[in-house]
Amino acid sequence: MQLDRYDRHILRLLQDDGRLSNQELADRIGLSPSPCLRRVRALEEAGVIAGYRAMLDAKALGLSLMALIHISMDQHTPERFEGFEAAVRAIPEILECLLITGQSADYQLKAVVRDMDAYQELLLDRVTRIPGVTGVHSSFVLRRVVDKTALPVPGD
Amino acid sequence: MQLDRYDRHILRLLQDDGRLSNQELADRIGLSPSPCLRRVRALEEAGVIAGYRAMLDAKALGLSLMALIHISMDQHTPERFEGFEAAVRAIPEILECLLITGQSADYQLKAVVRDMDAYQELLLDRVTRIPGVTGVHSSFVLRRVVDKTALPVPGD
DNA sequence: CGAGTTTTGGAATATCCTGCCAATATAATT
DNA sequence: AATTATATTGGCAGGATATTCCAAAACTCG
Repeated sequence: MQLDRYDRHILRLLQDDGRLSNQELADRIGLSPSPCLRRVRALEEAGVIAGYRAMLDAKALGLSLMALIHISMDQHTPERFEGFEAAVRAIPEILECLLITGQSADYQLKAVVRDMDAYQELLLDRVTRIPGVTGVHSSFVLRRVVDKTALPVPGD
Repeated sequence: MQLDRYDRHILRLLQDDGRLSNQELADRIGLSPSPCLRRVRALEEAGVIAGYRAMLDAKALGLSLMALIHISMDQHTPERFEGFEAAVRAIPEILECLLITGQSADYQLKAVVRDMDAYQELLLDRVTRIPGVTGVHSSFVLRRVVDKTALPVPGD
């Protein structure tokens, strides 16, 4: 899908405020509401806009501990990976699971929990018990310097 | 701030769809529109809801390469850290910057770029040139198994 | 049990969404 | 350069939605 200047402007604004009204959006990009709405719908249809989310504050919810968990697997077979991934998807505290290269680990998980007790429970009772997990290394997040969801929109 | 069952239900639904209309939201949680809207506003005021974002698809934007960059600093002084953090904030390709413990690195960055050429340019021309950066280690993301923004809402 | 506080539901007004159509702009062709 | 074809826009109208206000209901605490 080819994006023109209007589309890119829409994407930038909606990445910043996903609840902008169509009128406000139309004003800011310099179009009238109807073509503006049509473009937004087209971007949604094309899958460029994948969805809209409310972003919550972890601290306000009492989730003050964020950790990165590096996981090593015993064997690199599809069955092992599928089992691990299914197990990880079922854990709500795990926000991210990346299959990575360039480290000794196979996966990096990002987890958010209340405190160290909860972290210990997560790690020992749930993560390390997933079949195939041999190595685990934890990194704790001291501070979130940058935490954006906004992708750089090409062509500016 | 104390959250009751209605609040938690609101948070769960809005984390999933940030553009739910207030009417629809009210229906689903079993309240009429006015108290529902008042609760949403209160959650926004209290900072529990930090904002609303449109989530874009990186591939659809031609951003097919995601990498994790581990950074080591020469000295752990506040000035060094502040300088680094300001520089990192100014790079739109960097979506996340975490100050971490438990690794040899000090920071972990998450970057999204078009391809390897763009990654090389980012790393060599911009990241490694930030004063104080001594060590850099790249991990490439082969697959994003889980990629949620929804925090687990306590008390279910 | 009763006074005070909080929260809810419904009505009224203002705002916004959204599909339709004519008008305009853009692109292609000869 | 003129003309046709195509795509895109702007405005309007009907319907849906947001938002405020107030009375009624629910809840709390002495």
